[in-house]
Amino acid sequence: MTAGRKRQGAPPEANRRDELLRTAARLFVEKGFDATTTRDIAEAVGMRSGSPFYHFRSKQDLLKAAMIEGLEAGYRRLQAACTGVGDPAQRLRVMIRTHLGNLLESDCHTPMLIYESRSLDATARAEIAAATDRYQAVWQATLDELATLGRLRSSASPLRLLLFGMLNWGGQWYRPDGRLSLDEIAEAAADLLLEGAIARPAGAAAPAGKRETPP
Amino acid sequence: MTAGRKRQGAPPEANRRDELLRTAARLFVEKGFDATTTRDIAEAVGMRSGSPFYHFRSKQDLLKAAMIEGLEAGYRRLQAACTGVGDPAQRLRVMIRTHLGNLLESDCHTPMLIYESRSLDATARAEIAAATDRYQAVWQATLDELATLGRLRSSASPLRLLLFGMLNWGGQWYRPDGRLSLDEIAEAAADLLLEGAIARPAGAAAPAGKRETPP
DNA sequence: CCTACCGATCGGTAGG
DNA sequence: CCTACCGATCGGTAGG
Repeated sequence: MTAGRKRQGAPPEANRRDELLRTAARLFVEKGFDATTTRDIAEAVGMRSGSPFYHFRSKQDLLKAAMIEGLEAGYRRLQAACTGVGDPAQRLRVMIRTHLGNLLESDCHTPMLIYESRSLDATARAEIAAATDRYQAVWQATLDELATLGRLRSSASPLRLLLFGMLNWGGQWYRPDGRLSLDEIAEAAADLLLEGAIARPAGAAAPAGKRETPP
Repeated sequence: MTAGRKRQGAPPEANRRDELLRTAARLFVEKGFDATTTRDIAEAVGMRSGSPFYHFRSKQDLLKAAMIEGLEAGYRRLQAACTGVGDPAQRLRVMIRTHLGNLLESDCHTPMLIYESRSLDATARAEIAAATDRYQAVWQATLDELATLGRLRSSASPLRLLLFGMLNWGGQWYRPDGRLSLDEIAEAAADLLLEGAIARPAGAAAPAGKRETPP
């Protein structure tokens, strides 16, 4: 080798492939899978219209790869953020903030792509489902831990699904230049789960019973 | 008139137009706007491929009309359900259940269509935004009322957005034949908001402080 | 990774 | 609302 510009073991095409993947993910999120043409993707990375098919067999294949690699990157970030956080409540807060980062901060916003799964065939959809199940399992474990410690009313799946709803819906309204920061959203969501949305001023009784008539 | 089959004031084409609208909404939700062809819609109502354009100027126009009429129907259902429910907490419960109905029970699942707004031009998007704002205002009013009565920690917009997230995400996972009924989901979401997700067994202190080290 | 290209499909229209 | 049709675009491929 004369000018040692490529590291050993890094195939020369890996960079372009990664670039395609990241660009495709971004465009799929922005415009949707069907509204994004393979020509859009090629142009965005400076290729000709036929060239993406040198790296990927089909447009569906591009979507599948983008989703899987994005989900795995998010999974690694989640694991890394959890490491060493012993208190499950504090860990849940960290996980919520990390998930919002995966959703809204990373350059490809992978969790928002899950919506496009319907464009894939059953086989590919099953692979996606396996990757998201692994991601969900980390959450369920921490929720279970909190429930065991008596710090959650229940760890049944409705709670986890409602939590993911709260967070993922952010993709519909969050703007980086908006009023709320990701830290603030994360705090609001964690507070809602861990402390409840009610103010319990001093020594209030159960808030359930209906009053006869308000004064 | 020999057989008085059409009521006065109901244009003969209204039924077909409505059928197109409902069918289009259903297909748009199922497959997405871009993946649904105008031929799909025509075939589903037993028309030829060019005929939908007799009722609607363009495919976008069909989407816009489906969204607006669906949102207004949902708005009417919401108002009707609220009427006469004086206690704001009970009213919120009713609203949550009604919204889940709009989302998952009605035959066109309009709230899920909002996701397809990006396929519309700016003018149409503004009309949709106006309709959803009206829908949201009803919620904000009840949340404000609860906050004023000291039964919510805050009625700031994060709470409303988190609430809609919880509910709307149901479109991603709810199945009519699944384990959870809409009543159960509605109850879980309302409990989370109105009572919090934490069990506060007897006289527990603030759950915030971090323990030194767990035993 | 490019050039050149194909078959299929799609939104939409004219004219009745 | 149908028939017949058009122009444009799109995913994908052959061959280098």
